[in-house]
Amino acid sequence: MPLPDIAESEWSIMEALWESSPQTASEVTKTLRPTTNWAENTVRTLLTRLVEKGALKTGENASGTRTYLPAVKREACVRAEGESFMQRMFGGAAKPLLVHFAQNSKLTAEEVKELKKILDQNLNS
Amino acid sequence: MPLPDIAESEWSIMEALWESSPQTASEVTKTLRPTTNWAENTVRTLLTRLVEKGALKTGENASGTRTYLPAVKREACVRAEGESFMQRMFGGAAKPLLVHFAQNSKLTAEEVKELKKILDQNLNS
DNA sequence: AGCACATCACTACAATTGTAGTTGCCAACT
DNA sequence: AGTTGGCAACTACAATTGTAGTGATGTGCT
Repeated sequence: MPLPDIAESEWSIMEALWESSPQTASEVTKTLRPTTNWAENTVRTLLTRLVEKGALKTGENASGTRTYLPAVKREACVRAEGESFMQRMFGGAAKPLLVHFAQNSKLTAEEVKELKKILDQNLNS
Repeated sequence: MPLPDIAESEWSIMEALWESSPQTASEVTKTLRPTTNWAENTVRTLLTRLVEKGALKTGENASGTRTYLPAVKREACVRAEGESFMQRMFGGAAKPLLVHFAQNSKLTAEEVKELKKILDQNLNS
């Protein structure tokens, strides 16, 4: 089963649930309210679609209200999206992608140090 | 005028024209045929939409047939898409993005060396 | 003159996405 | 018992995307 295809606003929902789950629909709504200001029905629609897509599962809490929780791992989704992005923008090659972001971002000396270490680890693996 | 929003299949068209322009609709179709196998009308639709979006401009060739050429720079589009991707997947932070791709890609020693150099340049700028 | 072909402009149409509204049901409060 | 409020199910609806088809027009070839 290939990973479900998660649209942009659906990502906000997933992030909320990867961050903390299970949550009921109204909990998710409250969690996202500050950033998105979505109506509760909007959140419910997105939750339902994500369940249909197989990205979320449902359960019940103590009071019998339905809860939602991730059915796929965040890291796997990030990898898949990353692959597809790299494909579209850089023909699938990692180096030009890394060059692009290395050049277009401001990084602290500390971060640069860490990244270099990770690049080295990449080699010995 | 913010950069036009270029959909996935539209990217194929743009790539063809960034690669070589101007081209007529049928030239673009032939250019992409091997990879996409799109009907000429499909290509024409995409070309028209991209012109409406302001991503392409039109001209004429010697025989009076319409030609298409980019109205926006590839690098600018890549930057914009990259920004938005980084936002969605990594909350807008460059380091975790770089970590992710540094860890999930196979790189040659040579590439790692180049990347480290670029990271250093990033700092002195 | 008539036909074949390329080009263009329009139209088509289902799936996905963003963003809700409406209705029905059940349980608790007054 | 009637009303209020949460939850769930279903419906809505325009914009965007993917993928063409149809019809009109011009232009050269026979």
